[in-house]
Amino acid sequence: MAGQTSAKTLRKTDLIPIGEMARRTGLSVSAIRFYEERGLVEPIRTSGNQRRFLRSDIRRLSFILIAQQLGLALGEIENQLAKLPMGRTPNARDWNAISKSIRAELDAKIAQLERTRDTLDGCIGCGCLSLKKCELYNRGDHLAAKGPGPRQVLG
Amino acid sequence: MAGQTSAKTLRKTDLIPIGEMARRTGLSVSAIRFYEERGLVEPIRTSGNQRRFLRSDIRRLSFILIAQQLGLALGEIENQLAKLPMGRTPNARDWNAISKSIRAELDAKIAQLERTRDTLDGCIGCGCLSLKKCELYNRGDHLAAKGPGPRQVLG
DNA sequence: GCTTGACCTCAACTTAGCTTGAGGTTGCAG
DNA sequence: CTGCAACCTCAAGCTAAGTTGAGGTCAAGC
Repeated sequence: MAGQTSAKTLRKTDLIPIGEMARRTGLSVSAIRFYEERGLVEPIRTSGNQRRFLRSDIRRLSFILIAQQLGLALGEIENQLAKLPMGRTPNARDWNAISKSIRAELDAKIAQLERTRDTLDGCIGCGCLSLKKCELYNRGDHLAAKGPGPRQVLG
Repeated sequence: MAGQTSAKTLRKTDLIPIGEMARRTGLSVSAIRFYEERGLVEPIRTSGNQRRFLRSDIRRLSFILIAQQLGLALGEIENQLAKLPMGRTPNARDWNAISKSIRAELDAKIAQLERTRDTLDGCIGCGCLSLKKCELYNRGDHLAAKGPGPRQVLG
């Protein structure tokens, strides 16, 4: 059992330096270091203090990139990744759960933008171009009595 | 003609100090000063160097607030406002033109999010949960040959 | 004519998400 | 065993969109 090339043994090709990680994920080296600082990955170190990443970290980092493209903030991504085990390639169940939660956020953002667009449309189309009754446009005047409450103009 | 209270004469009630502007627009005093720095409004000054805004500036500032709620960056708003004359209340034609351009930006953002959502849906629903062929998820590996080009994972 | 709240400037700080640079070390190929 | 690309840390800088604070001035009511 000891010293055998078991499934768990680390081979040298499984320890990936940061430059190769950058190439394989499309992230910059500095971004990867930054993510480590944020606790999103935890590479091991060589005796000379250089980072070595596991193959599963490619997935973690790719996930970060994808989730950002999906519009999630790093903080949210941090929460999602917290559900995944370090050093293990996340499985279908993990991904499925996360996807659902991302999908919900996307839906919410789309709905918000659509509401906004409808408000704008109402304003353009409703005759308010007189600039006398346009809700959107005249809100400033109506605010006069309400004190300086910050930004709750729309929705 | 001289000294008469003509339509162009400034009355004292037409010169609004910054605090009242804040109250009437819902912006903070510091934000209004900041917008002046950015060139979005150009208040006149009293002999004692205090700002005095014109009534038309209420519209300009309200517009900023609204456009931000609509998701425009200050830079974009700056561009829109550059089309409006300083010191004149923007008219229906102005507003109409700007609204259309905002509407287009909203549409684009919504479309982008919808594309993103569809990609995600495709990924969840298409059997890619095997994690072997999921385009979204495995992109990192495929990137291996392409050099460290920054963030163009999704569309 | 004084008090006091509103106003002024300027500099520094904030959050997010990194990048850039200086100055120094590692590790692998030849 | 040497050369040099790739790596390291730490500090500072960047953009956006302001906020906060210090220290000082203005203006309007009593």
